[in-house]
Amino acid sequence: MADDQIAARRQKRDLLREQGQNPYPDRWERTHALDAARVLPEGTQGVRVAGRVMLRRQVSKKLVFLTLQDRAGAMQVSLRAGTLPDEALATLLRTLDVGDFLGIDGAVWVTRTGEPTLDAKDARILSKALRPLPEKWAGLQDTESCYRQRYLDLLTNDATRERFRFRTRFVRALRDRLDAHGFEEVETPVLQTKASGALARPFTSHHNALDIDVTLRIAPETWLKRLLVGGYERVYEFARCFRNEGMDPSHLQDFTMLEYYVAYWSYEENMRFTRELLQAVVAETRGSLRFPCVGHDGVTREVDLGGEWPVVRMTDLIRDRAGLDVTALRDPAELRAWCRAHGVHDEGLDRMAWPSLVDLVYKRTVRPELLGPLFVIGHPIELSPLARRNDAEPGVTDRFQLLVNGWEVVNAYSELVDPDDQRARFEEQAAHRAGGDDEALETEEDYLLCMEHGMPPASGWGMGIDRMVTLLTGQTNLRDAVLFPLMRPL
RNA sequence: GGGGGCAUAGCUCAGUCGGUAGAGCAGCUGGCUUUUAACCAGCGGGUCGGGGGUUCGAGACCCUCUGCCCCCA
Repeated sequence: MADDQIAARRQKRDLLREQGQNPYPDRWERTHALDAARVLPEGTQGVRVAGRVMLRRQVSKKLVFLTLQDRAGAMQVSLRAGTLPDEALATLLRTLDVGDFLGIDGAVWVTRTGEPTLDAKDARILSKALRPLPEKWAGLQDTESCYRQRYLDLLTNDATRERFRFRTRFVRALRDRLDAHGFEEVETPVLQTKASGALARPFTSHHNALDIDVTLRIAPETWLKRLLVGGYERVYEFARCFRNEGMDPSHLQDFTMLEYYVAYWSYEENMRFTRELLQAVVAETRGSLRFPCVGHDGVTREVDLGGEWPVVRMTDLIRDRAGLDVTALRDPAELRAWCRAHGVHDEGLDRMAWPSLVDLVYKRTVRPELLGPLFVIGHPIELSPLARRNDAEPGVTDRFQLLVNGWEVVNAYSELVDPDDQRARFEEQAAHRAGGDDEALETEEDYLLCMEHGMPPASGWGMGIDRMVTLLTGQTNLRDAVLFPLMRPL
């Protein structure tokens, strides 16, 4: 039983105490990380390292090799009679387990097999682990355990460690590049009285001190645009957002979106910047603009972010890929009939107006097939209540989405800054809401008030960080890009 | 909401036709001063996810519940 192993380790901990050693001392002074210690010249003295014992090879009572691991790397350590005082060696032999944190003070030598090794003159257990680690070769494999006990996944699976390091680098590179372009990073509220900025169902809670109901934000959009009114010209936020909707490999309820807004830009300038930004950041963090992605059909294809990215109208995509000219099928009933005939089903099909039907057809039949990178433009205005109306074609918005491997990773547009048009759009949304669509936007009087004071022409942008990281690390589930995904309690 | 798959020792996994529960790692005991997943000898460790059923007999077959993964809505 596990209890046997835990009991054995507790006994070893107690033995340490009996020997006058604290199994949980308060500090250990290090001179080197393990990767640095590993390349020191043979004979270097006074090298102090610390790490977790990952492997133990006990050759005899007089010689033990350990593999120590820290954040940066790993190194072999030797505990030898003759170097380590006899009493210290004896105590370690009786109390040290794989999984314990160990501090070493020693000298570098190279073994017969050429392995750089730190020979311990002093070795202290820095934290006694009471439970065994997962199997040393295979690591933690069970999907559920990897999510519930990510620390063990990180500890035993190099790929997991590297994936989350990539996420950190990716976020940092985005931040650095935006900063270099004169953007200012801000933070806006997560708790708000009305969910806004996207068509989505929010989480709700109650604010006790004010005794009001609040929602968790579904997007930071209207807050960041208020800042444009307040004089900011280039602003961004890494925003944790929450949408109380269905969970699947490409949708989490708690996710991270990067949004930015730039005054005086149109969506077309934004599109150019998007490509330059992502090409630079991906090249920097991943080394290559080409990477494999597993499609919705399970087939692996190579995505290439290099060069120009095609710009295609949504209606053209539907015409070319689904063989349906929606612009010639303006009657919702006819469009619904087409959907039924082509296996496109949805609970709300009968209530959907033309724009929603177009969106449904696009999402079901076209989008999963788009390898990308590809900019999709020409979204119906009814689906974009915060986006600027196209001057030449009032039925569509100045909007683009970036598609990669069938996933929408960026959504952007020229911002709607005309307060009267914005009010009309809110009213249209209110009608949808009255008709039972609880994803429709709520009218935000405060936002209208703000806009009436004058909002500059601008273009904004939102990117799913989790989605990009998932794609760039060859994963197929957003949970593999999130350290601690929400799990149902056991 | 519907369908499919998975759940066996702390971990990684076998378990054939329904007939006494298996291996490796980890643990314990012993050996070995140059190992690299160290090795050698021995020992201990199981409510086979929970519950119910069929059967002389269930890890396996049936029902149900729980958790996880995937597909569809």
